Amino acid sequence: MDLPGQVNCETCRIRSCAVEVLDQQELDILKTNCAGAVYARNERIFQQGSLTSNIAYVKTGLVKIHKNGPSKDQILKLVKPPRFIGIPTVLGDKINNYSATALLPTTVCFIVTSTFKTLIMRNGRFANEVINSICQDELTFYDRSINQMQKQIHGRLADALLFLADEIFEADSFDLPLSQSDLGDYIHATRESVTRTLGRLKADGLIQVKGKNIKLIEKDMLRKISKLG
Amino acid sequence: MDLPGQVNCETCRIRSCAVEVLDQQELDILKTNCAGAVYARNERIFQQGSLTSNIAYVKTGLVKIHKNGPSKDQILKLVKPPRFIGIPTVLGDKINNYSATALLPTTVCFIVTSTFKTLIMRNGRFANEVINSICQDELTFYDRSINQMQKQIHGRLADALLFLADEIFEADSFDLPLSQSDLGDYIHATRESVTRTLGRLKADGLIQVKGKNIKLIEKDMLRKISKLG
DNA sequence: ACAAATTTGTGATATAGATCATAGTTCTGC
DNA sequence: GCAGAACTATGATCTATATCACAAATTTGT
Repeated sequence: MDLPGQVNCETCRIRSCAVEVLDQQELDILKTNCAGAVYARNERIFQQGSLTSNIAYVKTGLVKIHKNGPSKDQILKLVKPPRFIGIPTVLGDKINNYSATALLPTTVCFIVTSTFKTLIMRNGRFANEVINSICQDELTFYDRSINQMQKQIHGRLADALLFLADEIFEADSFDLPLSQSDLGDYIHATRESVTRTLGRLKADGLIQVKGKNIKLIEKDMLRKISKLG
Repeated sequence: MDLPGQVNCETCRIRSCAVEVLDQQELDILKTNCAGAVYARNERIFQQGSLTSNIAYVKTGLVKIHKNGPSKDQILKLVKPPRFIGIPTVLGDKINNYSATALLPTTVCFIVTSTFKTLIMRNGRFANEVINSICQDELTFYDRSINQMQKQIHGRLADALLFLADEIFEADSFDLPLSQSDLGDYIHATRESVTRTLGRLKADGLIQVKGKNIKLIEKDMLRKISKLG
């Protein structure tokens, strides 16, 4: 973890919708209670179970949110910047309920929780934007959750590939930022099943695989697979 | 749906933490933009896909939140009052993303969305309480989601029974408020598997079943099953 | 540049739980 | 109080995907 340390929220070009509505005085409060950090691929940003007094704002890169389950670690979601993560720690206990790990080189700003709370209390529009953002996450997670439960592995993998292409990379060809084992934790499948299913999609000509690089060839067909489960 | 209509938030004895922090003027705003309703068992409170301009506050009873998936309806969560439901509709589209149905006779207050937003904007403590509540839900749902994915059916059913006993009814003997088919939608299993698994728990003497009534006999054993999946 | 570690590929086998089929039971409205 | 609907019970079979076991390929540290 590299520390650029002091940041300037006034001139920051990757500000969240929420921060956009702050006034000069509030920006000053934020600026003096905010520190930047840079993470390399596979570096842990925060760890489930550890104490924290910060909320993280992912500015660039890609982050996985993951959590220990009864039998293994599971990737709850992939977070594309810009996005706050760890807001639930505004709650009483201040213990991280899940872990966050960089999947690509990632820049993060940490905001002191009490400052975040102060801004919510002071500025209703800020609070409103924060609520919107959390609610958006909630709905997305409900959808993902139902898809994970009801689709079988082909559909889940197609979902993941389409998500990476459309939402994360905005390109039909990209380098997989996760190992196949991670991908398994994300779509709830074993590593072997991921390998096999990827192989199947490749054999059927729906995707091209060259090392880490994946190219979606037949997106319509992938969408159909995603729909039918 | 029966309509007691006009309610009085000032004297309401089932107020949320959030409403507790409102001042007199704000309570007046709330009161004039709030209507009560009573629902019978299995009555729909709101329907996925329908337009809405209200947020619901469940005062008494029990509610299931459910949503259409690719292959079937799924119960996302059971909501024990007092609790807001449908806050995500504060977002732009104003279309319900999921359905809510009463499982027991249930009383609900509807708050006009714009009023809710006004209160968030005006009163930082209100906003803060709302955020706390949403975050709490989020964390609970993450846990449930991981448990659903990683445990097998005995563990999931044990979870559900312990949840009903400990969280909902606060008693080891209770009448199941869901059919076995619903219970299947809740723990992601078929109705047949629920029947069989309940039968197994009964045969093993961990629970007693008399019609709709369930009595947990060996809670420690159930907890062990829940843990081991 | 090389050894060690991690990641990927693939077959053989096992299994939890779905699906299908058929009945018995308990509600519910008229 | 009866008929039709909804719910519960249980057996037989099927299947998607996990597990296990190994091998090959790729990445990483020194």
